[in-house]
Amino acid sequence: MARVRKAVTIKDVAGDAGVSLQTVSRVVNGGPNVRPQLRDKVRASIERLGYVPSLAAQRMSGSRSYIILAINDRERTLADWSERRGTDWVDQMLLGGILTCSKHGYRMMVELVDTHSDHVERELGAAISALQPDGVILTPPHSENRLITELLAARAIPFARIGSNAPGPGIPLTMGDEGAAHLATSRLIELGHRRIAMIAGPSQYSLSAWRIDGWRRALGDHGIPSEGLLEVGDFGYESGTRAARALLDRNPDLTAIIASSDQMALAALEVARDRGLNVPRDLSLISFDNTPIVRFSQPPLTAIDQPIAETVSRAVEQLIARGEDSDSDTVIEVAAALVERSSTAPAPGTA
Amino acid sequence: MARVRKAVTIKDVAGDAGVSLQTVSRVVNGGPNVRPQLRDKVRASIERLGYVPSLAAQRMSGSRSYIILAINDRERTLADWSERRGTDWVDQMLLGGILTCSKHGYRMMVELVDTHSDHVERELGAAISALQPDGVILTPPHSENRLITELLAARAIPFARIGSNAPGPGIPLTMGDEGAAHLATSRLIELGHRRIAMIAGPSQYSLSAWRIDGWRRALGDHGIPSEGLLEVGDFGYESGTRAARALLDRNPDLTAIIASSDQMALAALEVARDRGLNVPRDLSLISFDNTPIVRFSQPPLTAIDQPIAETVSRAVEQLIARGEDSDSDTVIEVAAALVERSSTAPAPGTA
DNA sequence: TCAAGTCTTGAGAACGCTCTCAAGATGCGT
DNA sequence: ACGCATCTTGAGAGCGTTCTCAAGACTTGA
Repeated sequence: MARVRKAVTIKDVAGDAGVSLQTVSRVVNGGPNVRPQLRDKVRASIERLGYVPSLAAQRMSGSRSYIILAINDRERTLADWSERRGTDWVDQMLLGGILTCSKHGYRMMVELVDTHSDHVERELGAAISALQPDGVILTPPHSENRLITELLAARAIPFARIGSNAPGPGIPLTMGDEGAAHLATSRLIELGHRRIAMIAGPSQYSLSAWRIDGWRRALGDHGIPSEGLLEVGDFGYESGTRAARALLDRNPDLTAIIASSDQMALAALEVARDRGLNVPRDLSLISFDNTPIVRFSQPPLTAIDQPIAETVSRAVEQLIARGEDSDSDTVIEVAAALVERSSTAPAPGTA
Repeated sequence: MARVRKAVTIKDVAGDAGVSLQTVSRVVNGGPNVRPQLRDKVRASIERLGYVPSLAAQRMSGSRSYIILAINDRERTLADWSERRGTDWVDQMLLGGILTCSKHGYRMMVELVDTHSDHVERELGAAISALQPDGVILTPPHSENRLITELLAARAIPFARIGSNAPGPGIPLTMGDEGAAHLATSRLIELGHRRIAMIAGPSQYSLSAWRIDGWRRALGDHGIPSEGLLEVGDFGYESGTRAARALLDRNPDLTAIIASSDQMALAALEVARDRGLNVPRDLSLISFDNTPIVRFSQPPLTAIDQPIAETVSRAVEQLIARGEDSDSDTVIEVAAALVERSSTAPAPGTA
């Protein structure tokens, strides 16, 4: 049995290049004061030996851990997952994060944490103690969880709050929910719709309110009333079914619905089908999220594309660039886009 | 500005409990020789101070890093992702892995690596050097990549090969592809189908061959020929379109198709629709993967559920349990299940 | 009761790296 | 040429753990 090849350490490189550890370290970290000639020599040794610094050792001695921790809601993630509803949010987050992290020599880890458990502090605290990440990315609904933000602030760990524009510690980022809802609503108005309902998300998500705001503002722009056109769901399919039914029952003249999640939109599609309503001829539908499932429904859904990956990527960059003093008051906003497919059409009776 | 709270270390606990570092370490790691009385005292201190060992320090001194690294194909993942096709595989893997890892005090990290780049060794080698994971999980098509398995073996890092039953180093796990294909085909035969086509995956994936084997075996069981009923795709939508067209052109009497991916099945569904074929009345369809998209197509697709999360979970457990000598010849097989939805029906003309 | 274990505990080194600080080399102004 | 500042290099400590090994306490058997 071949002897286990020991890992190459900075010492090996130093020996090979005939310099001290410190010099190698400087070269690796792009330190300023090294003669070009020596630098090249060390680089050659690094290359030849295939040396890569140990993350653990770097963390031990240096101040950085090169780890960014992304926090997701455990309950929702696991529910989505075990019911095979898809966990697009995790995907987008992970991939957007991984790519940007690796661009800067960092790594991303994902942690699932319960929001409304009193174990928040325990779970998150443990993860932080174990990993000592250089930054943490909070996603809704954790982004505005007081317990969490205070814990992070107390430990002086830079963090980003995605989907939060509230003042407070951390870097706030949003995905333009108000603007996106306004955009979607405006587009429907442009298509001649006047009775446009909204199936909103649960109120513990700030973005739910923002979307309602955007929808109301667009209606207001054209002097269209919004009374009786709002229902609240929980992002899930069943809640979408209930909401769509209530909306349709209450408003026989409804010609368009904007749903705050793909699941709820697909539920509305099903409800419409049950009632003999053709989408988009009789009823137009726009959903939020633009996860893969809406591309293959019949018809494919027009959707607001939530730029999750892009937003996480921005968050990672901010975290890495700012380091220490990462608090910010200016909200970073990554704009969402409207992807038009076949669930939207001119309002019935329109030219 | 509040002074930064320094992290709690083993030293703090030792001081608090009035014992040596070593004793705390023993308690933390469940070491055997500690008086119950002392153990409880130390535990109380740990609890009170909220001590959690630093992963980095543990890695530094101990032999374990408590990190499991999961490798995915970068090219395919990024393509799926940027085109918003969904990256269900990553999801399943990540979540299945995270859950099982955390159950054992481990952490999972995901790394994207190109298969057919000559940089494989460089990329993977760098990740391994930096992270020094206790185990690596390989997914198709990396599972049988010689360069990778040899690299891992040379560095004496335990690894699992998902979707590989070939002999060699590492722990082989499969998801019962042969059996699943056999199951799906048998079910169609049971429904009266006799002309059952297969759209297979690309040949560099072993599972493609296994699925073909299962399909052939089921047909053989009933003396049904398979000539002209096989097409090869690349798992993508377009290739599914091409394959379905070719199959239908060549076999006007075709009544069922098994596709090796959801995307290809949805493409076949579209082709059928174009040709005025009703699914499932005129044509039955079964897909592999069972990602969320097939639940919302019209009709929802009957699909083979690939137990990715479960398989990764098993892999993690094996890796953790076996540690050092992780090579194995017995293939671990996690069975796939057939989820019947509405794309399958008795063959036309059947009672 | 004593020798020979076995248990329990702790001291000190080691892991691979970066930090701080000091020493030597080099450059500049006069 | 000389003194001083700056650039370049290296030595040594320290990060938080676990490992090895030795010492003391406690059992056990004859």
